Amino acid sequence: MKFWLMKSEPETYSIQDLERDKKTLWEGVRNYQARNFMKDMKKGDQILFYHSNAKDKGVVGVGTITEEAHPDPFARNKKSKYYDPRAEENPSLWVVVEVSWKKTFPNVVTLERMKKEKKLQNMKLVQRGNRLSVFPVEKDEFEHVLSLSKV
DNA sequence: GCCAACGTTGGC
DNA sequence: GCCAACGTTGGC
Repeated sequence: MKFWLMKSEPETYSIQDLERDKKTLWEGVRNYQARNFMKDMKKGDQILFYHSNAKDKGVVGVGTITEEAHPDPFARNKKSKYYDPRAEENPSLWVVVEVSWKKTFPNVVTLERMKKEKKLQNMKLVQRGNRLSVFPVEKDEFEHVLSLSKV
């Protein structure tokens, strides 16, 4: 089992939305590096759900991968803002995974807090200027964030 | 709202 | 294939 972090702006789609929906297709990723990570995801992998561009930015809960990568239908929908004409020829140019809700933390594990944690210094998240919306985290980093959510 | 970081695009 | 211009992300 692998561990990942996925970012979402809460105004677009929040952990509360996921808790209500129970599962969602993670569409609209248009960055090759993030896409490649999504293609590596397997059923049962765990994700840290991160709220970016928010007042309380940080990890807000946990999700589980319940469907592996398949073509992003929005990439071939001309009316979608995620439309990409290149996907007509190459449907798996952009992909989605299905993420199911597992847990919403009672308290946000804030970015500020994580930056102070020695154990998280190698995490991509705390590195300056990281704009990647999907990336792997180590098992011990994942577990450390979980432990921070309990205090 | 600003702006640094950085990925992408397109002219050459 | 280089690189300047541009657009987007996301912290502050």
